Amino acid sequence: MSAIPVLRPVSLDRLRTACSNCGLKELCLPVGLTPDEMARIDSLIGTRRTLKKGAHLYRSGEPFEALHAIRTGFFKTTVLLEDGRDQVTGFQMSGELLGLDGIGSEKHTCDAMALEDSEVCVIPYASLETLSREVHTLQHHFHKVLSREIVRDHGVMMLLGSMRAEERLAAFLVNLSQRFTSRGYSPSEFYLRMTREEIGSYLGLKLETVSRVFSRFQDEGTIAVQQKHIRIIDIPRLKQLIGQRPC
Amino acid sequence: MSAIPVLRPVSLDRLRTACSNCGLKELCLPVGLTPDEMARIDSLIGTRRTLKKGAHLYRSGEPFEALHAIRTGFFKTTVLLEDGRDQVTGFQMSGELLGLDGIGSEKHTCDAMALEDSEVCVIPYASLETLSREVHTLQHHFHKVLSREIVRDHGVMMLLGSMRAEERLAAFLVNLSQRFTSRGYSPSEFYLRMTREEIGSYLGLKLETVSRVFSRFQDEGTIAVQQKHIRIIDIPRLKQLIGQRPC
DNA sequence: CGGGGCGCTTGATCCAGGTCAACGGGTTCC
DNA sequence: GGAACCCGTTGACCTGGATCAAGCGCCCCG
Repeated sequence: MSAIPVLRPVSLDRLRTACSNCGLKELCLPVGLTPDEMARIDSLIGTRRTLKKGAHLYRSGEPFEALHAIRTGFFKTTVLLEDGRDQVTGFQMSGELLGLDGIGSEKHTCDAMALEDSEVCVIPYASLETLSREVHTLQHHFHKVLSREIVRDHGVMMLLGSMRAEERLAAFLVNLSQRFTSRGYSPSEFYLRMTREEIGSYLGLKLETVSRVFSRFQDEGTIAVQQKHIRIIDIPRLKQLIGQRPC
Repeated sequence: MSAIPVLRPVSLDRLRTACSNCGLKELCLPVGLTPDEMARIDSLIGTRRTLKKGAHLYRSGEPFEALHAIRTGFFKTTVLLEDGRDQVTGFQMSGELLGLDGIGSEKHTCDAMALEDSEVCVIPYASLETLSREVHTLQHHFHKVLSREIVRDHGVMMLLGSMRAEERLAAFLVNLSQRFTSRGYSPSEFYLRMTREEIGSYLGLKLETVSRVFSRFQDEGTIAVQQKHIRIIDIPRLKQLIGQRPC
């Protein structure tokens, strides 16, 4: 890396929003970039946006212009049918990208709502395409992010199409646990940011069923639930439930 | 477009596999390219591959090296759980791309099987990344293809998570009808390439339920079924069924 | 600090779709 | 061309999760 650094005036705001200073860079879009490449992608982030709990980041039908990387907070995305029925398609946490669904039609195709006070980085999509033509690593990683979203969706399809209620909830908890772990939080103890109804919508179950299965898990000593506070006591048991050998 | 054409020796085989000669170019990856750009992407297609009905194009776990564009034929993709349960994640027809799920992990994450004798174009993935850095239109379109796959998956999640059996089958038939139409076939009359069991797996239903709902549709005069031959009599009725709650 | 409402739990009952079983027609492969 | 098998249909019955209903507790807001 023998590039000669070019000194340019840098605003404080630019520094504040820079990917190179971000604690999530190993989780987010800049994964695997050299310091040199990192400097170039710093220019990607236009602005930051903060959202109060319950606020929409975007809604279905709005023009798509930018992706959003979650810096802090927690989101849900939902699609809806004309008759009012809706379905949660995912829960997103820090370091994850929102808005990939909008690229295809240049319009958002789902709603994204903050489930707690949150902050996101705005990544203008046109800039991302331009920069990813120049920085191969970025291009490659962006494709991977898109592809992994497809694989994740296949997992949800599997879950919705061929698992029973207990298995779905077990898979859901194990998934949350793993994602919290990779963010440095406890694998076994966390607060759910979403309601039973939202969990049910995501898993194709009614809220009563979610509640009942949680209670059953608790009776069996697999987890301890108190409202939104979850403590997983027996992770291997949960993994075993979803047909995975407990590692 | 004032590029000076460069004459190069072109093998017959190259000509045969060229995108620019392909009847599907308006449906497949080269959508919207100028003749100039089209000439460049002709080099993308490495080879063609033919598959007998029942043959696997790839299997889960195999290293991912190339995408596959379907030239003729019909495929299904399935994911499977350790315990043997599997789930059909999609049915693909001519002009559609197979293998997008493999980019993220550099391994295939599902099985792709030909449901009739088929032919695919092999698109080495490394070449596609390289070329899409040079041809913006290709890059942009490829991103759209990835994004649309995500949106399609959201649709399936909606279907699996909040629709009843009749609605799922109606949505399935309408979707097939539209895709056949855009390929120049009849919107109302076609052969199903998949079994009742495969349809059921895709829709999260058992094969008996699929059969029963088809029979019910037939009794109501909405469709005419005879084994794999389907004739849709009342498309508006099917569309009306989608997104309507009985109560 | 007290009231109201939302979110959660739990019980009773119902029903869509699953399961089991029998059969018949079509396709495929010797 | 015939046998075996897969595939599809249909009936009878069962059940997991939905629906309906009631009550409770936590949290927010005034």
